Amino acid sequence: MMETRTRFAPSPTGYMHIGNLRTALYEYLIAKANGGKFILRIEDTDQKRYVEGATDIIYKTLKRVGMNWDEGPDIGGNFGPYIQSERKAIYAEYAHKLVELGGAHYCFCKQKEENEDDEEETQETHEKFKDPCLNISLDEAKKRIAAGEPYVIRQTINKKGTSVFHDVVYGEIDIDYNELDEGVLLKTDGMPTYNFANVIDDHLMNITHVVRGNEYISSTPKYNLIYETFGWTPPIYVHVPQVMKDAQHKLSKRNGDASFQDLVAKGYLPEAVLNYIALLGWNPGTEQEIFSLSELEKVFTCERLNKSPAIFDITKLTWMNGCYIRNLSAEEFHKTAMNYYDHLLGRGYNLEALSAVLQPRVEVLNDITEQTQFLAQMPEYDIALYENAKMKTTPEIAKNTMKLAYDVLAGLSVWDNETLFSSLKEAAAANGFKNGQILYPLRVALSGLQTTPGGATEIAVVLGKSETLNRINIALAKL
RNA sequence: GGUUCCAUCGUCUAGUGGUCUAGGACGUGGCCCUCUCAAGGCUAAAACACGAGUUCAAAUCUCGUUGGAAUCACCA
Repeated sequence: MMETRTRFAPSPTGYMHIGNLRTALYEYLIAKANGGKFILRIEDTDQKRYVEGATDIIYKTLKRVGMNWDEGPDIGGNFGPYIQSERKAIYAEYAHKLVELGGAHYCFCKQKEENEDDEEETQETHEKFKDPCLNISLDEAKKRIAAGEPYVIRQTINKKGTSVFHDVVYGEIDIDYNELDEGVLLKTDGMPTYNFANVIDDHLMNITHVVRGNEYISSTPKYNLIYETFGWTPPIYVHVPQVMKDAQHKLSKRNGDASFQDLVAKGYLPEAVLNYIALLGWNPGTEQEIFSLSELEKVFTCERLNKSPAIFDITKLTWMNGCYIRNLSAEEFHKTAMNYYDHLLGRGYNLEALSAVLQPRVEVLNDITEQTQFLAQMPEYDIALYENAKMKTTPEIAKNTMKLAYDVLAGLSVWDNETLFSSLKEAAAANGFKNGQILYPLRVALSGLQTTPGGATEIAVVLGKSETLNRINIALAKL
């Protein structure tokens, strides 16, 4: 049986779009699930859109999520080169060959101008382009080319009837040949368009499965026509639905929608992003939702790909990201967070101080100390802080429990977390209070904050006995 | 506008003629737990776009309607 070969063929235009990444993922999974090869090919035939450094972003992103390619521009392979601009001669050769075979023709028409007038445009686009150059004989065309006249090679669509092709996710698709337009295959500058380079490369690189957005469905018959003229076998098509921002708009950088880089910069783990997008348009058929890349390799099948577009929901990604973060060990979390702050954000944090913050709880105290000492200089405790419906705490209760806390703490001679906590807990129980009713107000009294990195008693330990009692007094005065 | 495609809770989805008073997850509300936040547990509300068929039986098949998307570039 033929080896499965898939390819991810992004154009280096600057960022890694989420939809693109998902396509890459599916390509990768198809290859790996079948013990095949995943190929990276850079489609840089449009020099106008080329963005410096974009290729690097592609490399880095793929590596970061663990999708390693078996052949590509940087590592080579038997079917190179893997950058389309370096294959210019190959396309030219095949384009002229296609003309000889009757699948294309030379065209000397002027490039259609950008139409600024929208209303006029709607009128025009309804009319199909009829190429007058179709009437030029091959000999005459060759003479004009030899004379130095600029030209383009256009696909010739002279087939009648209906094209039928099979798509793994959409099934049979019928499109009338009349609907196809005679698009440019080789541009004036000698570069191929996607429509051509794609076919040539996929064939020459022995690609077995082509995964791409479903916006290509309507032009697939054109590609098949080229395969047919050359006598080649078309690949298996896997058209996937779009990733949407909302019901009307697809996700795009233009609208300011997040790219992979943006998400990572916001603190999303690459693993979580990958996991989330895998489930956008695909599901395993079980109730499992958390998947590592290698787990996906084992369970992925094209048959479970969906037909309808999926809306990218950052809320669910956020939840999933939380799952991943919680699964990190203390060391991993620490390392990840350090990397995030230092390398990613480049904020110049004091790594030692930050390190302390990120260590397990007890070691958090250094930082709390700084925080509370700063706050101590302006303890404008708001009485509203003592209200918290969830813990059933009110200013009245707080007043009582703070008195209680003062008495209990004043009587202690040992000042460590365990002692403080158990003493207060006992006192609360003995007086009919819930733990939270004494500890929550205590936190507020000591820190001036509703939420703190450590518990109330941990703060008290840091503050020391006299400062703790002092602050309880201040709080009591306000209550 | 032509053509192609799509249509289950707000969102991602399960569901391939009976097991569907439609299941799960995120989010949302309530309760519980809790030394705050978070996490966790329980619970609630929430969907088959509409209309005709076919069938003993339809979320599932057919047709139509409506709604949405894509495409119609010397962009990919």
